[in-house]
Amino acid sequence: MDLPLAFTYDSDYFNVRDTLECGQIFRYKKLSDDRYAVFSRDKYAEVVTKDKTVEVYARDKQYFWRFFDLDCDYAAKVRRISALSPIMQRAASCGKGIRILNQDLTEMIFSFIISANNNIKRIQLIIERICNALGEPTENGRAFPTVDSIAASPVELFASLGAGYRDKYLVATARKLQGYDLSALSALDSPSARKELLAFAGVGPKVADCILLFGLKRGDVFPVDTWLKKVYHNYFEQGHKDSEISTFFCNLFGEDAGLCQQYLFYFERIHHKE
DNA sequence: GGACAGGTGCGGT
DNA sequence: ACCGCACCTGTC
Repeated sequence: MDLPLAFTYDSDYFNVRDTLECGQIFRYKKLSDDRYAVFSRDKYAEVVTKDKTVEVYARDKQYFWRFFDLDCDYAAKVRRISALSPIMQRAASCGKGIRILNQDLTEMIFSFIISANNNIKRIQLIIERICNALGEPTENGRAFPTVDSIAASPVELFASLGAGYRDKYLVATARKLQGYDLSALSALDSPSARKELLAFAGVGPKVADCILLFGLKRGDVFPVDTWLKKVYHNYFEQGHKDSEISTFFCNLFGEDAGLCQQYLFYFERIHHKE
């Protein structure tokens, strides 16, 4: 590896494995027990954990510093969330190393369209194949494809890459994004941006919330998937319909909703594995 | 073999 | 507005 060491960071509130494996990113690879490769846009980094220090190797230091959200004080967030309730104390303690990544908005839109009714392993495979088929070559693998290249591709290409019935959603959304002003979307408040996103093909409530949280850094949304439904029914009051669970958690957690969702998601999944 | 996997679109009420 | 159902594909 001839990548330069970009920076190091204390591992107390930066657990690389938990951050990458909590469902917010699909373009990463575990290289060994303590080493991960991460792809974003046309950029690449390798991240190594050595005891109390995380080492990030990359050409673009500034990009990955922001990518891993390293200016944010997660210790303060963990303290605040832990004080909410016993279950949140446990969940935050379990997921305190998770950081919400600053990812590319376009990449999040296509990635989470693919994620619908799908599992992580297959999502990763499909995205990797799409990058290899349409992405520009870089020093380390291929970049995420442009909107134009996806829009210009036949639907059958995405079917052949394993996208299944989501194939047409990818092309339809790419065509909609051509001539669409995503910076105007970024300027909207979360409820308005959510409404816009729901008009995209293949984007429903859950995918829209993931795009808001991971692509637009909106902390005030709460994506609800099957795991969070389990969390709701296991640990929180009942009596809400499934379609009301997101609103329930948003009202409960406010600006911290997104991070609470990550903690609870990770908590429930770890619980499930044991 | 059937259910499930980090849901959505559709048609019918 | 609110259900109920079909749906690509891989895996258990």
